[in-house]
Amino acid sequence: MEIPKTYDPKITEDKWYSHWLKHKFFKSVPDEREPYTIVIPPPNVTGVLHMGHMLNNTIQDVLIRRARMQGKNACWVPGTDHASIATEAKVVALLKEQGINKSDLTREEFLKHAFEWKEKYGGIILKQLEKLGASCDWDRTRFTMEEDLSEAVIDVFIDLYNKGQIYRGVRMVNWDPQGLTAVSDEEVQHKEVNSKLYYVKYKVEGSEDWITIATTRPETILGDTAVCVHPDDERYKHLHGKRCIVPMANRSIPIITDEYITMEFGTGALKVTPAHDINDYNLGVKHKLEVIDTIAADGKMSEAAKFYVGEDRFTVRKKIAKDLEEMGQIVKIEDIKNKVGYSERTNAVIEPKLSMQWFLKMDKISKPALENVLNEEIKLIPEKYVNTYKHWMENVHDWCISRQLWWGQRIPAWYDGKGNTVVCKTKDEAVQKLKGLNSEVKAEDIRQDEDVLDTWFSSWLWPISVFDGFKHPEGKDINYYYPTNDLVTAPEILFFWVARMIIAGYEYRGKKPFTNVYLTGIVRDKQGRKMSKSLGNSPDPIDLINQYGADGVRVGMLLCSPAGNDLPFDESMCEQGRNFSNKVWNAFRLIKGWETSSEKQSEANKIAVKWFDSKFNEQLEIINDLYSKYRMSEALMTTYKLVWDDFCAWYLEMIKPEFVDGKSLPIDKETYDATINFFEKILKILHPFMPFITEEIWHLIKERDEKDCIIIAEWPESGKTNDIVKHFDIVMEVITNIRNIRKQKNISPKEKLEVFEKVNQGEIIKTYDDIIIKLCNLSKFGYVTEKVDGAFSFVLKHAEFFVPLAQNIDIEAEKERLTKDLEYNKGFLKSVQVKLANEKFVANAKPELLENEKKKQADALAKIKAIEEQLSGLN
RNA sequence: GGGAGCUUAGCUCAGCUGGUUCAGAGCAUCUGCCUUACAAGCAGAGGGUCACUGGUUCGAACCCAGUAGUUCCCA
Repeated sequence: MEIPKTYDPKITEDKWYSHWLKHKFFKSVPDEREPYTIVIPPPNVTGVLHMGHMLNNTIQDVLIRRARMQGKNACWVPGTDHASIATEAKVVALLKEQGINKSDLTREEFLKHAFEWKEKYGGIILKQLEKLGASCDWDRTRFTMEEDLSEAVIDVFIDLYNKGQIYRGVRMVNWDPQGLTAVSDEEVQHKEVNSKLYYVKYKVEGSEDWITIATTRPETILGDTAVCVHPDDERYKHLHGKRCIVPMANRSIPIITDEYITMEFGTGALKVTPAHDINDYNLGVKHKLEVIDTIAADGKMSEAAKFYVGEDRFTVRKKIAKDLEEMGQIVKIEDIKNKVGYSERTNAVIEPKLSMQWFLKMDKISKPALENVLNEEIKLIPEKYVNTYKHWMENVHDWCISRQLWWGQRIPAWYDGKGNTVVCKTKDEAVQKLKGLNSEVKAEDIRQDEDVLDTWFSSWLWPISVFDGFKHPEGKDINYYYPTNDLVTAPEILFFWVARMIIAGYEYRGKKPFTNVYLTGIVRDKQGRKMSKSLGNSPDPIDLINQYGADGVRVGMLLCSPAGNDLPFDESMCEQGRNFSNKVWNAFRLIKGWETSSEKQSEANKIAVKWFDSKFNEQLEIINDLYSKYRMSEALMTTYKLVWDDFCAWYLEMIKPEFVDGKSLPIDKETYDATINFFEKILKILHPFMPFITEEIWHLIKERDEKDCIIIAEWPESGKTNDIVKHFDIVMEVITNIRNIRKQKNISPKEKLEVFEKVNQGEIIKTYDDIIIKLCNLSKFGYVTEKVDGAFSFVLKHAEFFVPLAQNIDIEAEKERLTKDLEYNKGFLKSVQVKLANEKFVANAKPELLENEKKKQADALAKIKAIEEQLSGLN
């Protein structure tokens, strides 16, 4: 059989993915085993896979696959989110392309289009997840707007309303004038921009005096209902209690005082526009100011503005500045930087706006969510996010849950047009209830609230609703899988989503929704910019998979992304991953090519097997520990080194049969079997990271039943380690030293060398000689009692090694090298002796430490003696 | 403006409760090798005043204070 020199992912990935599906290895149903559950952070139904998903889902898959191998009932629930504002925006844009305006459609017509669109493009992202190997239980795929989940959302709304946790009121909200909807605080991104600060003077009523205010938003002047100064501000004390005139609008407004004012900013006088700024709004409430709403929902000036009606607020900003200037009321204009809020979804500048919205009270309901993170009932990984979380939860505001959209769960509130409101599931119910309040009401006059609920108001129920925990609170699934184990998500949505799931978990199950929250970093480009569609700096993960293989990309991403750290993405990482796949592939090729003989196992092979067995156990323990701490990239790196360095570079080189007459000699059966066993173990620990290549080799290395797959193989047990690992560290050092001499003296690796060892202390251990001979290509490894003249040498521990060479030794160079070594060791000795001479050290240090220092002293003395001897031999 | 975090090799990061001459890993770099598993490889090597300043200590990358730079969160 001819095995290709390089691993080709293309011919294995689809094959094994469908094989796994065919045998339902991803499927999970409740049984006797311990469950291990992850619910996917549902991506937007219309989204496409980006690098963030790639990282996120790779981590989830690694966790799930390992748990599955550990014999747990692993269940990874996939699904998508209806993402109301993002999806609706996309559908609106698409319809526009087809010449259809949303405003010309009825709600039903629009939703029909939206569902068609969702059917057509929705779920592409789930197909893409298959490419990277995600082992989700696809039979459990859920969608936040499917019937059952929507029903849960509505029920929760009604329940919270009945509990008095939900209210409707006029509040200042973040208004997206493009999406024509309110958005939550978390959906507003603040960016620093260059703006202008306009100094405008207002005439003080009944005097020739002026008061100058500073504002970045002169277009809101038309809505001013006060000017505010700090009560202690000496500059304005004479104006307390007076009134002034709003320029252009010619309205008289009071000059009020409040300690909220920053005297240092601008002129220390603030124009107050309660309708268009949250702080002004609060001032307005406090001082009972009039509210004049001059900007309409679409961001254009309203009738109430009286001037510039129907023109966009940004156009008006320029116009009014010019007009005020002409009126002589602009004192000056400065350039400043300030922060402006943008809508995360549409990127429009957010307009603070007063409107009627639904809110969820957060103060009480969020308490358990804070407590249980602080007491580590729920762990955030890395821990540093606990601070941020705490800060947010302690200052949480009521959650504006209504959105002026159609795509989403419609708010189950009904109005009779006479000021009566009821909240219930169906219109029939509403009619009944409203009749009780108003016997005159006719069914046709009753209308349902036009708004839908915030998307997060459905996704906060996700860990419960995917297991039908609302429909069947005592169902088998919910009781078995909930609480889930790990949640893997981006820190950006810690508050949007994670915190709210925790809130809902305690409110509706009385239990946490998950135990560990693994927060991944943000994938950035080389320049450190966030990957985004608009910048076009994000590679298509599917392209990467085609180029490097899914395993390669998985390894590449995980190698350098510790939890919570941003990941500056570089394709070369995937290259490293691909190279690693190839390394594993070639180890397989080597082993697969061997023929076995009935010959007895050599001592050298016996040692090699014993060593690797021990080494594997030692490293596996470390790997398991790293997993338990969610240090995924370190677990991978440790695995990587175990495979590449210990297994390939050392172990295989030790046992590799010689090549004679163009043919490899056979290997003894015992060593061969041990090697296959090692290789299988290695494939197992690689499997969570590299599912495809390991499955492929698993089936090639041995005849197996098609159901005997590595995906369900048992995670290896870490057995005992023995002393051989420690001895071997020295053997390796000897080998490296000999290779180094060879390299420095420019001797071809093919030329055989002789090496002699002079043991100065302790017994002579010849066990490893054959291995040294093999790995250094020696003709002889001998022992001497006297030093060998005219040879290159080095000192390790209590032994000296000599490499006699035909070529002349550069005595001066050798002297220099040895002298350097001597100096180093003398320095070392001195540092140890200083420590030991320090009474306070001897008094305070732990006994083990002291012992160790004494041992170091003895070792250093021995080594110095040996080097000095060698040096004297050179003269 | 308020809060949190970060700063260790060219890059990405380890470095647990201060104690091996503690300064480490991978990648990248350099040198020599196409040695029949792998050049996507092998064998070697060189890289760092642990941001800066001061303090605590017998001893500091690690603890404390301040400074600078940087990131994030909140307003």
